[in-house]
Amino acid sequence: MKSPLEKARKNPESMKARILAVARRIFGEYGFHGTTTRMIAKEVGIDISTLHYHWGDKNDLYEAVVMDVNNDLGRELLKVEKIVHGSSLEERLNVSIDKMMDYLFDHPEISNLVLLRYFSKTRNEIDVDFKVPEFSGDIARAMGLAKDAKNPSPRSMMKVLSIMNSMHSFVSGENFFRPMLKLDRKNYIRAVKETLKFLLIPAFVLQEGKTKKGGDSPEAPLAKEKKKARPAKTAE
Amino acid sequence: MKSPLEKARKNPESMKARILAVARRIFGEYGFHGTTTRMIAKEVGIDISTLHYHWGDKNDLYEAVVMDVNNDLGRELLKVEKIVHGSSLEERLNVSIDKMMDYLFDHPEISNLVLLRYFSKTRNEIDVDFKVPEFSGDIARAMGLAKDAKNPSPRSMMKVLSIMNSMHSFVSGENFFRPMLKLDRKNYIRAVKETLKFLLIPAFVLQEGKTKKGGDSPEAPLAKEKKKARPAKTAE
DNA sequence: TTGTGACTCCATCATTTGATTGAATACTAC
DNA sequence: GTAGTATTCAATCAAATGATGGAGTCACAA
Repeated sequence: MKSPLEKARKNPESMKARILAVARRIFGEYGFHGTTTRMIAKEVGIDISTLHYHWGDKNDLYEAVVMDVNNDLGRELLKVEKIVHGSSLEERLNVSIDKMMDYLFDHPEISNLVLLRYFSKTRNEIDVDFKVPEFSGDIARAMGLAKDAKNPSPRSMMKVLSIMNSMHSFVSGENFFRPMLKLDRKNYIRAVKETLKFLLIPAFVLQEGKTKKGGDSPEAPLAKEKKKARPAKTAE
Repeated sequence: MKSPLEKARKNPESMKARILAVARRIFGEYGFHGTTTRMIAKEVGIDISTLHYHWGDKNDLYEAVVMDVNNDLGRELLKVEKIVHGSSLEERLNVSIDKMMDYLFDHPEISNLVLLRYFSKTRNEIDVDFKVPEFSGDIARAMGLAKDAKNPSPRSMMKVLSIMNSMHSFVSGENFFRPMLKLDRKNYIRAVKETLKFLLIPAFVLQEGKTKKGGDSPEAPLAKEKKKARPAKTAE
């Protein structure tokens, strides 16, 4: 049986999918409390009751958005890992940064939603599994930081978190940072990639030289795409 | 003539100061739209009308909070810069990371508010100057990345931004990351410092060796503590 | 054609939330 | 003490917001 999310993804023209897409963007921009169902409905061009008809209440919609974003991010990580599989550590970092930044800059609401989830509370406790632990473990292993993705050391996790945080920060902060730097979008993206490489590559490459013989083992896919997203409440 | 903010700071026992302190924390946790004036008033133990009496409307209070945080952050940056003044680049980074992280972990609402401001919009356009450009320029110069704090290159700014973002991310994300890493607070803080040093020091030290003779010139104070915070509306 | 189900919107509600008023109380200067 | 100011709160308002009921519309199968 299909979850509502899958159905919505299947047909991007469906009302349900259109609502989800707009909700992603607006929740990402304004956060949960900063977003009203009326804002979303108006943007889609429908009445709020139509929105509720398709997605239930505001919480349900938000959860669907979060899970949708999770799925996309997981898929992309998997894709990137396949591309860099087998390369040297430096090359893996180089290519991963390029690919991930291109992807995130194309879908900035992903970074927005991830960071808002990290940093901000909601009054009514919404509990959506953001899959950070899984992702982090997989990335850590793919980077050669941990042998076992299921049991990464806190140290490896921290490194992965700082990589992901740095990436998301520059994407989400574009509206704030770019005017300040007086760069156009293209040059901003270039500068971000350059800065991330400047920061990350020396640290990881140096460490590899210091502590290792040849043990960065980049095997196995990055994200396992386990357990499907919990279906959002189906309207009936 | 004193601004309300200064008055509030002067006497931390005053109602005005107590409200401001609570507002800082709650706005930091829940963001602007996630915070209600009633939440703040309740936490202080007063009626909302008392809150409005002292600080005007919600926007005014939020602006006061933002400026208060700015002042504190500027003061601390200045302090840290004085401490590390004259040391080697590696030592400057080491000590700065230690000091700044201790400070931010003691005042996590600062990181929360800074990041929320970067990443999230508010429905009604609140425009508070967050002084990021100034700070960044001063930090860049203090780090030896730019000769002139008033005209840092975009490249230097980007580096400073990534440093600040990484710091703030780990502070604001504590509630999310720490349970995931299964670390107690003390060890989390230690791990954050270690990770930041792992990432930042190789990059900057390597670069210095590569491009420079001896030109990291750490002179002049870090933050200039210019123009006072614009006074929040005085209730009368 | 009629019936059914999916979909959409209009009208409307209840609650939350920002904000104000005016009466009480505390404090200060004289 | 008293006048006058500063502070506080209970009561209340208006707008925003989440949510629902029910009527109307449409496509399509029987």
